[in-house]
Amino acid sequence: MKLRILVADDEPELVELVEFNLKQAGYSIATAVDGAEALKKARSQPPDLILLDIMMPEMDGLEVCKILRREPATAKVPIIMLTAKASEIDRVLGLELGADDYLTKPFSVRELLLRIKKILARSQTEETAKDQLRCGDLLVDLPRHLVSWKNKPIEMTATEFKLLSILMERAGRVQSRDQLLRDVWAYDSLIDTRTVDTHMRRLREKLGPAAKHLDTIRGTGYRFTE
Amino acid sequence: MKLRILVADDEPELVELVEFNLKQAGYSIATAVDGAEALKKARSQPPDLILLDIMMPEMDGLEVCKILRREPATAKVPIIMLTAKASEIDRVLGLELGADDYLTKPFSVRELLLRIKKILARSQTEETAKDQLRCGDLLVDLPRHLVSWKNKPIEMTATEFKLLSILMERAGRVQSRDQLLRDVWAYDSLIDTRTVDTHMRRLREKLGPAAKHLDTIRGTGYRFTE
DNA sequence: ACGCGGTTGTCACGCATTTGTCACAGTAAT
DNA sequence: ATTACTGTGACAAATGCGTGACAACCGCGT
Repeated sequence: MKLRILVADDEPELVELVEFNLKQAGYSIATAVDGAEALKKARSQPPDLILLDIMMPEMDGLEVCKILRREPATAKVPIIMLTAKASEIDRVLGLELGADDYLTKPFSVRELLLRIKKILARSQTEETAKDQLRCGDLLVDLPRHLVSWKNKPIEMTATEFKLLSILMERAGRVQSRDQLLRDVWAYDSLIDTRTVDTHMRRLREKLGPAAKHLDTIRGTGYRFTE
Repeated sequence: MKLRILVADDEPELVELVEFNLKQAGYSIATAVDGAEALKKARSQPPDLILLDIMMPEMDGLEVCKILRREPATAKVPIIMLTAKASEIDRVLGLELGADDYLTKPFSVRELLLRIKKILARSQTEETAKDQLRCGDLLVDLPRHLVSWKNKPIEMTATEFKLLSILMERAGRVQSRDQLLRDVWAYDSLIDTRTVDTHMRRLREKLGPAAKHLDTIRGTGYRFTE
């Protein structure tokens, strides 16, 4: 299966050049001409890698990068930043943004391909770790939407699945009911916080013995522990 | 049909030896005495595999390799590099060149044949596996636009065929309705997401017993499972 | 151009499951 | 013991999906 790359830059000539060469190299390409579009496309169908120009209309690359990193669906997609000014590099690679690599314009196509290959090779090997959450005998496969305990599958509803995923992703850290409502129910604060309790109960019932990982932190929230 | 191999080396004795043995082994052989000739012959009629000496007059093997990789017609032809110096191996196998294998001179004919066989076998199976999707008794032939179950053909409309192909390509992973709309209907977001349901139904009707592979993941999407 | 058969998108209905809420029981902390 | 918080059972509302019917659409041969 082809690896998908999103190219976001406001210079059509550069996009076209890059697109042509990457397609040549066997990748599947999507493009965006500004930050907003890049964000939208990355969200709707997270690619395997993103080439992100810093200077763009609507929303600049730094902002897009930050947002993508913040959202679980795109948090782990590698990002290569493109910049004209060498002075911006520090900020790009800083922890606050978490871009994986950078290229200063103008860059050679050959170099671009090398970097892409390197980064994709890395994330490919990490792939299994990327979309599978494991803890002892408990396994959550996100793309397959499967939960299993000692290799025996456990049926889950959509919300239960999401709830468990979020808790496991943030394993060890306590999640308040409000936080869970925001992350699992997506911005619908109009729901009673006690509803979380009910779903935790159902989750515990279904998990059976594996429910031992679900801790209640009285007065604070819930936590997944190893 | 015989598989064609291009042998490029500037040592006539070695070329003759290799040519003799490969013909013996049932391959069809073309030869070149320098890089320029190798490039020309590879371009005019891409062989199934190329043996490429690194040290050659006119143009060295590394350069030829790079150029061949860059051009779509020859980008996927496997290349085995021949080198006298072990120190050159790193560069050869590095990502920048993308050679498939290498041999250090002097090499035994037996070893050469083994490597050729291995690489050709790999590219052969990749080829056939590429345009056919199989799962148990269910077979989808992409270029022939044919679906069959236990060797009995099943009639499919264009959209049904695409839908099934996409699902099988991403077998195991859940596809949301939005995702399917994008991939099957090619970016027509103006279509109702529930339309996917109808097509899944029609697909299931036509597949009959084979429809057991099509899972509905409530609140998430659909999935093809083995 | 025309009409035809098959294909495709939409809608409304009904069912089963999921989901949110509430009251009450249970439990830990002060 | 009291208080504050969480677990539990039951229930009604909401949601999501399969289904059948239908109209718009398209390709295609005449």
